[in-house]
Amino acid sequence: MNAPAQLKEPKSRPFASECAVCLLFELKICPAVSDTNHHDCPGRRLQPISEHRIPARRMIYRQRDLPDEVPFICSGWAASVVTLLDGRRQILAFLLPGDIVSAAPLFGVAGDCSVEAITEVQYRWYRGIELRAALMSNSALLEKASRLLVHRELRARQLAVDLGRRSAEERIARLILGLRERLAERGMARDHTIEFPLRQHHVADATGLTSVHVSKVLIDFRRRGLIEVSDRSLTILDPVEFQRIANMR
Amino acid sequence: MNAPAQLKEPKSRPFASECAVCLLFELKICPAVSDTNHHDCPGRRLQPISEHRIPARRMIYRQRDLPDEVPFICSGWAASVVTLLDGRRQILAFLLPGDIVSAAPLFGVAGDCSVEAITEVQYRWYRGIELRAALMSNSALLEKASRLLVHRELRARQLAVDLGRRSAEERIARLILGLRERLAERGMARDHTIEFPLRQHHVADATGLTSVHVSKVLIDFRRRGLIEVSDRSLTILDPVEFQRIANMR
DNA sequence: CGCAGTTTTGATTTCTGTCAACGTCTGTGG
DNA sequence: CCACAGACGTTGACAGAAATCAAAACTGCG
Repeated sequence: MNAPAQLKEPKSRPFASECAVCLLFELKICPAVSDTNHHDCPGRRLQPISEHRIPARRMIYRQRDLPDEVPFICSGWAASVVTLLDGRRQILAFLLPGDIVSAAPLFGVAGDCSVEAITEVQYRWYRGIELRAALMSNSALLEKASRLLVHRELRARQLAVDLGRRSAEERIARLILGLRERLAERGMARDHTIEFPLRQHHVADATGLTSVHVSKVLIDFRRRGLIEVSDRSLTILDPVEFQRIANMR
Repeated sequence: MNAPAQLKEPKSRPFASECAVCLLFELKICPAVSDTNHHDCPGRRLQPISEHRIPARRMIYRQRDLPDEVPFICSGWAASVVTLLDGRRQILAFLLPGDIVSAAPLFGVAGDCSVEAITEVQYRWYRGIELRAALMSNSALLEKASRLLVHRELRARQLAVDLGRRSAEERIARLILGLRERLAERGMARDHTIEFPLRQHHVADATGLTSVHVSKVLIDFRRRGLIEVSDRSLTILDPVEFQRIANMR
């Protein structure tokens, strides 16, 4: 809906729109970081239905919206979140640039979680059927897509283990380390500092805690010299100890 | 390894071996419940590598075992469980007859959880590559497999929401209702009573609680006339109220 | 400047875990 | 047939982690 021109300005984020056009970043078809043979990518034929740019804290879509279209993050951070009747919220995943929001609509499955922007977000809608057709047409793509699905399941399971069996400290440390890893995959992390646009209530919703308690744990992390947070960026000061906290107890 | 003859005896369980041979029950290729056109099933060509029968409480395989072979439950209940270094355990799913244990080896992904028998279990190993090849060869199968993968992810996410944001009562009630639903899909539930071979520590490991606390909650459920457990079977006495507890608060 | 959204703080409560003991049940083997 | 061991379930006293509540301080932004 927005003019494509609007999407052109890079806004100081690394690679954004290009990789999304090129089918799926997560499928690693287009190695978006290194812009090599970008134009051979089979996904390039796919045209998005529409393009949007929305400010932070806005909803990209709601639980039970449009079953057949697939939103795709071009730049910014978003979260896919489930909200219970009484307002309790659980964030199931943070969506980074290049992430497909949900695989469910691709196969006509309900999905049932909403997506909210954390920072300003650029995203595009694709038609599920077209995406699926593109996948099915190419067996290498398909292979990667399946692997991607399996990985998504594994990440969801890992989250379940964390929520079921780990302490607040462990959960928060693991969240941070997990984000760092994912950002590093995208070339968005320098050594031990990462962009960190999350509010404490995001951390709380992702770890199954309250923001009050998240605050206390983070303060304690800082007091112990483990991490440092300033100006929407986070650096891990004591990687060894932090890793230790994250893995066990 | 066991003689196939051993698998023949039905052991008073509904449909067991046949549906497993016939590729994947979960793929719904063979409507195993109603034995219609059983022999047209494209999976019938697949031969298992080996067949086993093991008693309750034994391990089917360990975290980090055989990456390329896929175990497949023919009869009995099993659980896929993650164990942390210090012994904390989280059950990620209960595996019912016809369940593929993990999709991960199908695509060469690690997987990283073990599988334990809850009741006596019959299972078969299949070669991951063959299964995958069979899937890829048939686009209808493939379609269903993908849908299955998506569903698995959704169930894992649902579990994460439960563990992150719901009380002990809710979690336990939801576990029971979830099992009833899955059993019903397989024709293994009459109205409101189901086979329930789980020990309280299984419930605990699946809900992220301790078995002591599970005991207390279950006692309370019984005291309130919500459920009744006897002789490895469970009946929901007050479905309406039980549902209410499970869904919200 | 003022306001809305955050973060921090401290007091208090609630839920769930921990520990330890005991009773039951089942299957096993003498 | 009995004794025994191991797994399981129940109980109660207590501890600890995290939630809840409420208020205050901070931040950024229009």
